Amino acid sequence: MFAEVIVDISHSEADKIFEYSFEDCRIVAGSRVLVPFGGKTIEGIVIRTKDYCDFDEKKVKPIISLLEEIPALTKETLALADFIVKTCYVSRALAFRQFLPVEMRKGRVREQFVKFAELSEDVNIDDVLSSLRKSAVRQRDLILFLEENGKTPLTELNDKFGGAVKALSDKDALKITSEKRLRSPYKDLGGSVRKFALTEKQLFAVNSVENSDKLTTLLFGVTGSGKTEVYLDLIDKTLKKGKTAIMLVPEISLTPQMLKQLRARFGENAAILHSGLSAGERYDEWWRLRTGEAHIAIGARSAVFAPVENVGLIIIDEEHDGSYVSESAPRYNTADIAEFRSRFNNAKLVLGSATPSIESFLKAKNGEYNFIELPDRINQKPLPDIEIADMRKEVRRGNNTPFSSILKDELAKCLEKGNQAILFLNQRGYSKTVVCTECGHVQKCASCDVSLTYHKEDDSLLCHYCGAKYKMISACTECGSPFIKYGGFGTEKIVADLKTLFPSARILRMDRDTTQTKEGHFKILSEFSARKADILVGTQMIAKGHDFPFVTLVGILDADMSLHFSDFRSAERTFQLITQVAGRSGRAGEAGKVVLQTYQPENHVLRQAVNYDYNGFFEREISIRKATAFPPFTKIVRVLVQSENDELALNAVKDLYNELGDIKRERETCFKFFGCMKAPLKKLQGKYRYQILMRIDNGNDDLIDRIFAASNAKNRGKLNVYMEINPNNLT
DNA sequence: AGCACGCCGACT
DNA sequence: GTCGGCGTGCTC
Repeated sequence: MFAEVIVDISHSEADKIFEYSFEDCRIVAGSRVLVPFGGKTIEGIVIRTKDYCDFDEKKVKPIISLLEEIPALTKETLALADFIVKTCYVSRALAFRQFLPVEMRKGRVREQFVKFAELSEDVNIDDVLSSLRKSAVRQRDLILFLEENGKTPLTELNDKFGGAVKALSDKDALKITSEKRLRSPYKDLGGSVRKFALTEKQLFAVNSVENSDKLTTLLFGVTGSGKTEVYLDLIDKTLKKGKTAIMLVPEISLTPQMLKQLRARFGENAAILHSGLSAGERYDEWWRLRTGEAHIAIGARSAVFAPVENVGLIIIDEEHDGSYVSESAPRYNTADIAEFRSRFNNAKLVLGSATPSIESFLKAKNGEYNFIELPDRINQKPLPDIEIADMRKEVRRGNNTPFSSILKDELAKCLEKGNQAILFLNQRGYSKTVVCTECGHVQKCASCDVSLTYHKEDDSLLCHYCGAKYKMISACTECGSPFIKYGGFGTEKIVADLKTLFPSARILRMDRDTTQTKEGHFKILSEFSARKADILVGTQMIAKGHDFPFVTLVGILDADMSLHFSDFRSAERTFQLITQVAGRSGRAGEAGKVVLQTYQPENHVLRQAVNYDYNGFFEREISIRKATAFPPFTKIVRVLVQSENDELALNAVKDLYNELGDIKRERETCFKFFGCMKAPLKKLQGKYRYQILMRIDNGNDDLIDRIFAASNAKNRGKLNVYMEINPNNLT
């Protein structure tokens, strides 16, 4: 027999089918195998078996071995890999890697076994007992212990009875067995079953998803409208049909609380998959899903590839969230993968959000998606009142602190009542820039065209783009002046200022710097939940889904910042972020309050966010997108050319621009924009960067295929060329 | 991705 | 004369 194998080498040169021969009948499509390849042994995936050979049979080598008896990949994932290759423009090897836990490759993790001992049935225990010397007290105790307790882990026995275990074992009185031990994450989550009866609206939502003739449903529900209960009920119904479910949340830090609810209701049937687990945990959870021992997969983005068969339901919670788009190759969109799996399995796909993405809402409006609205909060509490603080007025009044007077007053009131507050600022570190007051020189990263951020905690200057760390300067590196000024503020400075403003307040900070350790998020969040702090200061990561019943005040310190990004999604992001952060206020007890600080209080996006006017926002935004020919009406294609050699990159991008120009001239009218320029970040990690930007009407994927081919052909040696579609940020 | 093969500059 | 630089090409 012969096998078509994709070797685990992600390089366009090796991105083709290689053929091997084999005898082992356990090898089937989807099996992982070890094969000889160019003098080395590497891993590969069998995508097809056949009884003939398309290659020169004399040159075909045999498969060395089968890695797992159960094929790691299913028919579905084999098809999905093709889909990823086509839509994400990556090698097959890279597509396949998405389906496997990283540590399964090159065999870094295996199953873990634990040894147990019990009394052997082959020997008469009484004989053994009587043959023992009087002094052998511990052996006697051990026998009595095993008679009473039965099978016990060997390690436990060794601790209790020491050498007696070996002594008895030598007499063949013990039966030692080895059992697979599952490393299960979040063992101590606790949680109890609290199953509420669904409200009429929730029940309607569940039925609508189930009975709709459309596979995809957009569930549009404000924060606190009880979407989770709808999800749980849908999962329940899916399991009862004997099918599996995938539940996706936007961030790793949100998985424990969702897992807690799933475990409470479905027990060990839920398995969790995300990069924060230990290698062993992830491996075991993956296999529990693969073998069908667990039927619910929960996790962040990558869990959309969960190895479950017979999928009946996929849920993407907070579907608008940016984390659902992969930032490294393959740059897949989770919803696209989910849609593929939904179509493949005829499974329901539910997209839930309080602020749906423009794309999804448009599809719902056009009737492509089933649409359900949950407009009311479950506890009937009104959404928190959002007050705008005009920071221009504050500056005119001479207030140069990061806090408006309204926010200061509200903070004081909040603390006095013993409530909790959250302050949001999307900038970590102490100050965004370090500037010389004499010559105006800004400290920059040596390998990126970016200003450095001062981190007071370790007195260093950090590049937030490449991670480089420099010692803090005592004098300007340009003119030697010792007068250095900090520009802009980050979370570290907010905490410092709060400490002087409210000396007795207990403050927690949550950003990438304070959540480095394993389960770092979890620790800070549970501390804050347990009211061990009064104020939580943090970046993006505190905005998402966390439920803090005692928070009555939320401060958004720089509401405009995200508006200034040169990105077609910046308005959308700002609206989503404000709504999201505001939702953290007033979840249970008294009504919440939100203070939104801005330098442009008249901005329409902010005004619509303040009024929770999603529909108004959508109508305005979609008409802008249409008028300016931006997605979802076009596709943005960006080709990035990078090299450590500036001239090489520049010449390459010019050549490519000319080549692509020929393609463009063939179908001139499809191109709404076509330009070549320096990338906004013209140097990053030591590489000079240029880009070609295009906006192309929908339905011209053949053009995009050709643009990719032309770009990819230049991608070799010291040149790095890659194409992105609708990039998340234009750095 | 690796590793071999192959053609031009500074060394014992 | 050679050692070794990394450009190009192949791996079933």
